[in-house]
Amino acid sequence: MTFATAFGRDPFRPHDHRRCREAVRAAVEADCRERGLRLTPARACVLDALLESHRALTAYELLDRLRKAGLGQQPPAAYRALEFLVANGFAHRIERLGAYVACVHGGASHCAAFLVCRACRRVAEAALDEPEQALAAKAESVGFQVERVVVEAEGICETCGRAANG
Amino acid sequence: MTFATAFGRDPFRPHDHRRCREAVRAAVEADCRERGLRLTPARACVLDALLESHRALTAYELLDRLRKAGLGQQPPAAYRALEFLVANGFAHRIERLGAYVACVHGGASHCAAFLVCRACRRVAEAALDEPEQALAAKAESVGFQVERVVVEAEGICETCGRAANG
DNA sequence: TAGCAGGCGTTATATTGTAACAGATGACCT
DNA sequence: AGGTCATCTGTTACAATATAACGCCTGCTA
Ligand SMILES: [Zn+2]
Ligand SMILES: [Zn+2]
Ligand SMILES: [Zn+2]
Ligand SMILES: [Zn+2]
Repeated sequence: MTFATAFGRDPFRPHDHRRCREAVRAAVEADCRERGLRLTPARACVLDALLESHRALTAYELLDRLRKAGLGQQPPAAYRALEFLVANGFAHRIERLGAYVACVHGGASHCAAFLVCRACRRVAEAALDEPEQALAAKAESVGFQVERVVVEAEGICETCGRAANG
Repeated sequence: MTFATAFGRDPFRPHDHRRCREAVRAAVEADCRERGLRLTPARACVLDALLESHRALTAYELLDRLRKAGLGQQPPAAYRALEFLVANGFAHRIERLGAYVACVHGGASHCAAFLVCRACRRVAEAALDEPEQALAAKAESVGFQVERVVVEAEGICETCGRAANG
């Protein structure tokens, strides 16, 4: 398990984010073609907004983007695009923030752990294997059927820590 | 790690919940005396409401209790009581639900994992040790300072599963 | 051409949570 | 006793997040 972008960069440190953006965007387009999903203008606009940085954005921040692009005016426009992106594994909802990030792992839906900086709201994502399994095993031994696991570590990223401590 | 009440009962199955309630309530009272905390009528009312079952209750459901008890009329009354209970480790917020449960482990603040039934909203809590540590270790190797870890497994409890599947 | 499903526009409303200020209470000191 | 301070509470007003419901349009297909 590592907290990194699709290319092994630490999303909390400066990096060539254009590569993140373009790689994920291309992977999503390919996946949609393959699976017969429609990446409509509104959905693409929301995805692009999420891909501008590793910051989590709220539905209303995304709605602003839709408005500016002339692709939607009301909350349901944003929530519908998000529903599509989350359902298909292209974005994740950060429960702790009530906000959304693009998935850097592309493709099928999966279980992830997040580091969430409470100062800058940037998010790092790690694919999750064993924590989920240990939990699910314990749970199912009690008859509980696990459908989804949320793992979010809230704290302070290195950049914000430096800024605060001088 | 086990998902159980303070007495080893599975909170998703029928059990003598009066023992849960009374034991936790007594533990909280003792802890408040020890630490010089004030379990005021409004705070006790909210705690008692949470202790009526293992279901997560929203702030507004708790506000109803305060209203019926004549201990508060407006949202801040509920949120203030919850802030006290959560800050002192007597209750937990379930991020996935925007709702609150009483802590069955009593005492000092700690990190927990939850099983959350999306049908009945009952919640089981397990004290968390190694998952938190693996995550925190990885995170801190990247310079990320973890302050709090949220682990919530959403799914269907045995009782609700039986009800659905016949 | 008729029907159907998916996507979207729009209105209205529900749900969850806070900011800000003022009044009350009780502990503690002089 | 009177002053002072911190904490707790009451109240108004509002912010932020999310959904229900209805109807239109478009593209596909039977
Ligand atoms: Zn990047
Ligand atoms: Zn940061
Ligand atoms: Zn119980
Ligand atoms: Zn259940």
